[in-house]
Amino acid sequence: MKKASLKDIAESLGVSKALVSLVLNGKGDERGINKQTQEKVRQKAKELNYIPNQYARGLRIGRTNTIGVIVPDISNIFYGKLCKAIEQEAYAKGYNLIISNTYEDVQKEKKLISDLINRNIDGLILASSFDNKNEIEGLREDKFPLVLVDRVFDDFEVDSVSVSNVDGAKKAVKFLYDKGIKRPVCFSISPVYISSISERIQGYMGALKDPNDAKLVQIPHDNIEGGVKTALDELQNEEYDGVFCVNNNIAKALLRELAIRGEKLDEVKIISFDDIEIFDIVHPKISAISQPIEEIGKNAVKLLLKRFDNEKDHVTQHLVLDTVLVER
Amino acid sequence: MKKASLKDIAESLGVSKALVSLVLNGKGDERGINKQTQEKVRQKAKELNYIPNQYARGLRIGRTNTIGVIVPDISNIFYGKLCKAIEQEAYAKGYNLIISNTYEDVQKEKKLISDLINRNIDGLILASSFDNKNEIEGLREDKFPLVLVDRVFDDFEVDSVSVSNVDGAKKAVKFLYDKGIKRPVCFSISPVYISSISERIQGYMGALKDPNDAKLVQIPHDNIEGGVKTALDELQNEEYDGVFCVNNNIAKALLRELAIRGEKLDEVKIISFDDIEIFDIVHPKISAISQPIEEIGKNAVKLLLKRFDNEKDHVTQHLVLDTVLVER
DNA sequence: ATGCTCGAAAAAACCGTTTTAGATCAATGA
DNA sequence: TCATTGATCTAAAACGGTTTTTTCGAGCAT
Repeated sequence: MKKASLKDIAESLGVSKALVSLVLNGKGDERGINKQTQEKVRQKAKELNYIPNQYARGLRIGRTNTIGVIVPDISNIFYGKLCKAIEQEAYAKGYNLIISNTYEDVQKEKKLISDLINRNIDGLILASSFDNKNEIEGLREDKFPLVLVDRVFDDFEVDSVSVSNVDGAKKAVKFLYDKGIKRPVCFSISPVYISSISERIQGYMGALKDPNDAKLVQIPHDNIEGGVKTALDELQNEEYDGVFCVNNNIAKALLRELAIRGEKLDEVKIISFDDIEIFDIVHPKISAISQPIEEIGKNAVKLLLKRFDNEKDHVTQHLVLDTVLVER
Repeated sequence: MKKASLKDIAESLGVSKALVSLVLNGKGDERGINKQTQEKVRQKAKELNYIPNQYARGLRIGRTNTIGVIVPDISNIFYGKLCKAIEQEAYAKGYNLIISNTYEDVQKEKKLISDLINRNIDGLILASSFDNKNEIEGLREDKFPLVLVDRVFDDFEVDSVSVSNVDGAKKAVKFLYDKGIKRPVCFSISPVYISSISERIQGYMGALKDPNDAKLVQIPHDNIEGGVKTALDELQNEEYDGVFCVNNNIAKALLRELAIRGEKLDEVKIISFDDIEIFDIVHPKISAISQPIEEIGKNAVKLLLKRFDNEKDHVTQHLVLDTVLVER
């Protein structure tokens, strides 16, 4: 059972490929094609189980109803949920997704971008690991439909959806102070040039009562467990009673390490960026700065589609969503 | 800066498209094309930043170096990790992925399969939500390269990679008994026709000392939180001292609900299929039947590639990996 | 000079669609 | 009678590659 093509339908009906194409694309009426002929075509298409070849179609019309999505790591629950939200919105609008991970590898990200583009994706949603906008400056110049999510670049005229990280981090630190914490530490993740991270650090710094109190720990993204261990060793003799974790992975690792050591479990207050399901069932409970993940994803798709519809005079938008403090 | 095509390179060098194509595909020597000409072509291709159009290529040769992946829900950590493993192996072998979610929606799964296939994917890795093999019988008949993962069908001659669910569940129940548990309950998830779930239930049943003791709770997959609440209400007056959760989502929900109620936290022993990071930092700690997710993913890709290389006399394989008991 | 072979490159066909520019033919109106 | 119109439908080009077939000379033997 070979796949049927337009030609197969056309020949078996004694009409032209063009007619079949028009009918199946719903342009039959518009082009004044006989109703009965139209019906026959549709009938035969169903009978032969015709599925249009998207590659031929894509080649011809240059659009493919496919959106590329590049994130650092789909197995990180935040990006997992983000992709889910993106996928739902995209699917509802008739678009397919090609999802890829960079694992923060800049070279891989470069390759993925060009791979996806020569696959004729119609647009790209990108949570970039680049440390600057130069790598994607070309896309902007070419006016390639692009939406940055989660991670953005300053002074870069490309649609983006992000959250108010500085503000969220400030809320977190303020929360710690409100709970009587005297010396809040920040567990950050490297690389710090990622906008969402640097903004959170900035928020932490800005909210400190005394900037000299700043205690900032850098955990490498590719060895979080080890990094947390080292950090805790180094903090052994320091006084601290509160921790602000810049993301859920850090918080999870911190929690595990504290549990293993049996240390500080009741003395330290922890708050993390990203609220994840388990934070209220662990000990100590972890408060969180919750991001509206669904909104981020859906809006990213909406922005992209708006851009498609409005190629000419599209005005660049930067959508910044607010976070919510979840106290525990 | 429009994208450069073969034709652009050919014209600017005064040679034919065919020559350029051959050279860039590394067939220059084989076809006896002048070394210098070859060098000029490569030079110019780089200069014009030439990227071949995959749709034209795919249309002509019928292969696209793209693998489709369909899972129930990428934001479920198990499938997130599975996709990550698949992606790493695939990427290393030069393949791209198109990942889609079904959310257990059978209609959506049908549509996705045909969508992906007419996108000319070279093969499909599928964690199916179908309740029987009929829906994909057609793929088998057409000898479409397909690998089932996680969820398989009986008596179905298609490559598959799964774990020994019955055995794993038995290990879990045995573990509970070993810990002195008298009345183990099984928290299962609907729909139960999913092979991995039904096998785990089967394992639970088979390992019970007294089959009359069987206590099986069905939680609907689309309302786990609510389902767990209802279940706990119903179990209010029952005696039980151990729980076997058929997957990590159920375990997480159970844990949360117990924590909210402040009930049973110290009296009940919980073991779950799927080991996830948080199980050792929650209270009570949750033991687990750990699945070799990476192996599942990598082997699925390997099987598919083997099939590509060996289209003619490929022997169908069913790979069943063992689980590991993680005691806590 | 004629016919052959051989190396190198060009030309053409092809993949399956979409779309443009006509073609065909019957009915209409002046 | 003949251009016009309208309703249907078609031929062919185009998209950008890959692959098969041809062409073109040069070199060589007869």
